[in-house]
Amino acid sequence: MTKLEVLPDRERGVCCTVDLEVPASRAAEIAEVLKALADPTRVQIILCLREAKEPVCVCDFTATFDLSQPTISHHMAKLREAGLIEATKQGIWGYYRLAPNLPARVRRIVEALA
Amino acid sequence: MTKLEVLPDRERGVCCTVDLEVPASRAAEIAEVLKALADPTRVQIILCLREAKEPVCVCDFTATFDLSQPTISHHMAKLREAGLIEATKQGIWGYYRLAPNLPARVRRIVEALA
DNA sequence: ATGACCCATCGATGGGTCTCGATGCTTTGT
DNA sequence: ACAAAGCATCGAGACCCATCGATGGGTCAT
Repeated sequence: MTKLEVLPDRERGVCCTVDLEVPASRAAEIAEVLKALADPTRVQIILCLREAKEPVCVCDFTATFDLSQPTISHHMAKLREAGLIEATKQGIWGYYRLAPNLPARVRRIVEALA
Repeated sequence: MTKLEVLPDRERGVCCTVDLEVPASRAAEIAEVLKALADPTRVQIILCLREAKEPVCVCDFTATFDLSQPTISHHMAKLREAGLIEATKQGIWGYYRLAPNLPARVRRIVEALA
């Protein structure tokens, strides 16, 4: 006896109708943003930049968190590579600000954290 | 010459005033939720459950995604341990739904993904 | 030019994550 | 009682991540 003959209503995938709300490609994009944000230090950084009216110097983050300078630089790079923040340089200082033209979907995620 | 005498305005942490918007403990909580969501498959699952009016059977997710049954179970456990979804059993089937009483902050994050 | 500072990058390390096959438990129908 | 189905858990393998010390490039004051 095959499975279908004996248990027609117990075959895999017929319990409910699963409607995927977003295609896999977009889900991957969303997941990339979430991965960039899924760290306690980066959450604090992004929320700080969200409130800041002026770009914030990296040295202040290095002084604020109990982490080494390379680690802070690593977190900044993660957020930068995800397109969430932008860097500028003035003399020896590096400044970061929230990316001004974030896609609406990404901005909604950032706003939801506050 | 000490650093302060020569370069009073270049000491670490005096470029800007960094105001941390959330304490470390809350940032860690937010990061935990984001980690649970920071996977393409789990993004699709959570958005599917967000739209579903009825709990969705695990077997349908197993049939929908190109992943093994243990992997789907692993993703469900991740979302469950983060408090994002709840499980019920009816006979041999397992059903999941979005947790009904999500904290407002967590719910805002989920809504922001759609 | 030299020294001091800021910051990014590199290399290494310990811990976490995704995925799978194998296994075991529970429930159901015979 | 037995076989089959759904699902969780376990163990393993490959991969990714957070963190650090060390290093190097760039900028400024002397």
